[in-house]
Amino acid sequence: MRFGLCCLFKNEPVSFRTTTAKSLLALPRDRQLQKLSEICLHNSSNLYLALETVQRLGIGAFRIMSPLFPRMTHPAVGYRLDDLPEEKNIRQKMEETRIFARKNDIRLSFHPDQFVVLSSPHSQVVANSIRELEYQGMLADAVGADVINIHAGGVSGDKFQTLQRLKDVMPHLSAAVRKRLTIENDDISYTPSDLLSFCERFSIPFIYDVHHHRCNPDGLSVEQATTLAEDIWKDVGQELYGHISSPRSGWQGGNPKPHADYIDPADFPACWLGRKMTIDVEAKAKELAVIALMDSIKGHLDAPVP
DNA sequence: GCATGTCAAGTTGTG
DNA sequence: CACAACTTGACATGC
Repeated sequence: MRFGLCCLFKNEPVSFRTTTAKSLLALPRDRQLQKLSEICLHNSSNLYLALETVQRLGIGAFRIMSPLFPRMTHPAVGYRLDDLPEEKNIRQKMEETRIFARKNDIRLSFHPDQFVVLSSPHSQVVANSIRELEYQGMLADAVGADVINIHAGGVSGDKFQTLQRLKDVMPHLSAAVRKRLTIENDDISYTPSDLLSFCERFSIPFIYDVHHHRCNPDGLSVEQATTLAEDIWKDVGQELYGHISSPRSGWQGGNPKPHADYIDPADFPACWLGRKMTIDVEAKAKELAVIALMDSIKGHLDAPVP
């Protein structure tokens, strides 16, 4: 079992900076690029630091935040790495990150935000989504990430037709994106059973979010969904990937969708124990939650199997 | 200095 | 038709 941290740290001194299009637009182009250059160098240095830190903590995977290079694909202030004064140092940091991750077997992933909707019926939304994915594909190539994980999108009237549109867009993606693209079940629309046969048919690895499955169930058990997902990952020769979180205000009563600070060990699927897989921990206490979960699992594994 | 409002992007559901 | 929710913390601005 390999546990993953998502994007940020709670206590460790690793930080990422960002900026807004609005504040950039108040500057002349050269000062925009100067500012972006500083932020990108800061972020690529801190990405390397993030990997050193997860390695020290015994965490085996890291999700890289989408705005590592902020506003790179923005229509008004977008830029290329070659435009930045610190381009060489930035590229160097990315390369050091790639080498460190490979040497220490740290699995890296990306998870574009909700506005990346490849299946949208609106061509402009699809075009923007492709642009954002190509940006993340470039980053993934540079640092050696093997997963770019998206959701199937909205229903837009008909799930089958929407998935059909998603499939039809795939040939328009570069190989860098296509070979890393995965699809995850969500907590509103697409359940594992909506996606598993689609993913299997087109050899798209399926990321199984057990919390979303519990919020948006489909009749499959956690064990069934895990096994079906694992089959697809085996077909493509990669390690099964899952997500876990716990509801902030419990399963009774309120909305279970918001994430809690920590993972309740009772929410950890028994059928995941000891399985060869990557598990991203989506919890607000960040690395503290990953460490706490790993500790509680260790206790389970040391205990005799019932 | 500290508090508060703002931030590119989509989709769905509610009022 | 308009707007909040999803989710989210760092930045920018204003006091």
